[in-house]
Amino acid sequence: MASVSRAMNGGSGVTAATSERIHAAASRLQYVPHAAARMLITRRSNTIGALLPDLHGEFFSELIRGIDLAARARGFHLLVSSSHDSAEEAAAAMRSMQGRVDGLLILSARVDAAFLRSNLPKSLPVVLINSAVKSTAHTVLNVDNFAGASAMVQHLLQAGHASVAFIAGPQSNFDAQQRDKGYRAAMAKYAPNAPIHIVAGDFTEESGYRAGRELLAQQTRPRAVFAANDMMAVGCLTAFKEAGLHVPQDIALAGFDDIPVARYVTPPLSTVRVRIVELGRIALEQLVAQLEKTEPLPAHADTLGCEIVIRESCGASLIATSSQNILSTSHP
Amino acid sequence: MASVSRAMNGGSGVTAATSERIHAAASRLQYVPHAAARMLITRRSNTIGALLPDLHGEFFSELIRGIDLAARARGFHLLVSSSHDSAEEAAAAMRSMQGRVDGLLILSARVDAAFLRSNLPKSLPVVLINSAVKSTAHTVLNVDNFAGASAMVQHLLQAGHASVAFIAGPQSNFDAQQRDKGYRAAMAKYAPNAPIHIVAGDFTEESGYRAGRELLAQQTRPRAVFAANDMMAVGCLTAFKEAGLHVPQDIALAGFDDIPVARYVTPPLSTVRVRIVELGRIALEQLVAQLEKTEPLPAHADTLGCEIVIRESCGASLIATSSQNILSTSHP
DNA sequence: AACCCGCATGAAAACGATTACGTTGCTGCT
DNA sequence: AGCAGCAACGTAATCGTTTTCATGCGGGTT
Repeated sequence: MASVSRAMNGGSGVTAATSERIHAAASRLQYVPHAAARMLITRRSNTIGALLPDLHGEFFSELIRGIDLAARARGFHLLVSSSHDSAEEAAAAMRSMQGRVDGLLILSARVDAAFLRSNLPKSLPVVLINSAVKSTAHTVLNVDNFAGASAMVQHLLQAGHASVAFIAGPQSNFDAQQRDKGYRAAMAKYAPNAPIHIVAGDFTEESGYRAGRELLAQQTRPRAVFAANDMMAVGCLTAFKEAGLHVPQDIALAGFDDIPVARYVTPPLSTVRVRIVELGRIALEQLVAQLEKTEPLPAHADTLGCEIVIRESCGASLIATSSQNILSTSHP
Repeated sequence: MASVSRAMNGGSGVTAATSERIHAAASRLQYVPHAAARMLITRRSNTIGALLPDLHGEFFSELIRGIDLAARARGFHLLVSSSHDSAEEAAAAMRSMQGRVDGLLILSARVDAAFLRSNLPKSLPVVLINSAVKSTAHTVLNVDNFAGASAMVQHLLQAGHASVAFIAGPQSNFDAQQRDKGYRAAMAKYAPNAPIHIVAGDFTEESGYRAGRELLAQQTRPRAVFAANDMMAVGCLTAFKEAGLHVPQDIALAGFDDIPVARYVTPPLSTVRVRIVELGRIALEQLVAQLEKTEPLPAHADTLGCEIVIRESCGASLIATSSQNILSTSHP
């Protein structure tokens, strides 16, 4: 019956009395509208898809948490497909989500503009998270790795550490690249005479350990070390301890991410925190904003600020948290 | 056209030639079958729902990972709704998933048999994870908290620690109850003359810290402490360090869960590990098994074993891992 | 009193797939 | 040659909702 539909949804064009009768009957019969039939005719699923790589731990759970909370607040369901480690897997997942979702949230290092074009209908709204893609066709939401890294290096220098070395992440990783740039920029600005000192790493604890040993083996030991992520900082810390060095007295150390472990190592690790829940929330809200506009929204590129968290490992006891807020830039 | 459907799906009753033509045309036109239309007529969504409480960190991400991997392997999609902290929220989420999913995976302390009966059609297959529900109507999959806790206490006693105290979890929590029982059982069996010594906790780090102080304030200090989870063990460790005690020389310590932090505290924490990915995988597979049988499968109650992980905090350097496998019991 | 307008309501089409069923055409047997 | 049987394929019904459109009713205006 048509009035039933009207009563259950908008309610416009139905007497209060009939609406009342309908709702009573509906709850008496435990009537639940059939989602598929509704989807078929409305061409909306009220579902958004999240396509994620093979992530472990805190980052994954907090991101999903942010997305999920925001989605529920907006009345959307969340279809998750994670643990993709090849581009083909991700493509297959993308295609199989076709038609089940109204929009897609994608976090994947391997996804680029061409990939999206060939695997998705261009009508499907997409928000890219932490992606190097500079597309005018898709909205992109990044973490301000550059500002975070640069703020931490600035802090280390201003805390009196004359030389700061950097343990880099994987070269192909976008976040790692940005952090590298942040390190170089801060060095150039605040310690133009100090040498740029970079050793390789790949974001694993093991690689951080090797990098720590490599740093100690060189003839001039840096006064402070900034690792491109916390896991490497933890590995590096192990190397320093093995060598009998005291952190931060002999050498200062800082990481990036603020994973939970950072608080529990000895000494507690200074690091750069990303508000992951918020990252997820904002990504979802941008996507929903696109859905609700009929005309395609101009592509946006947003950046979520991060804050430095000073603990003991960097040798500055003051609790200084320089936090940036959301800086937003949009291009046509 | 009917042959299209036949060609795309089973393929029975279609010439190889026509099937070929159809597939060619389909890929040329980038044809993707409309999920909603298929759902409507088939009455299957190929989607399973996961209803989870407000979990943080590793446990959540690994569980989802296990579920997701298994779901993709079986061709199912995964609809997630997490971060529920009240029963009403969970109920609302359950109802809104109605008709979108073929089955439901539920992990929630607050869900009991009556709750399920009143919020879900009894035709919807459900697998309960870590639930106290003893229902003949639903399959339940639990972690063997009892055996894990009991094995750890046994280990502590046999390592020569004459007295073992226990920091309990929240009384309402099913896992906490089982771990408590495991402690008592092992004490009764392996140290019948030692006193049962329990202090309260609520699974938070803070409560572990308080429990640690409380233990030290009492006149007889236990030789070892077993905390019902790792976070409390970490808090307790802080209390011991503050009091100038050395772990494990002065007092031994063990936890439960094997969260990542356990490896990084000093000394590294002995604990009981749960294979969470596997928990998720098995839960999903049980659910799928129910879906694929036409007649309702008899309700199962399965238990996933866990293994004790010996590090330094318990004062036994031997690398003994006593692992139970899956013990399965089914009732009519 | 006649007419018109607005509003509540029901009838029917549409969405895009699956599937039961009917039709066609071919093969092979008598 | 005629007929039975079978395989391939198309027609049409179906799923449950939304939405458009027509209908009928009541009230207000002239």
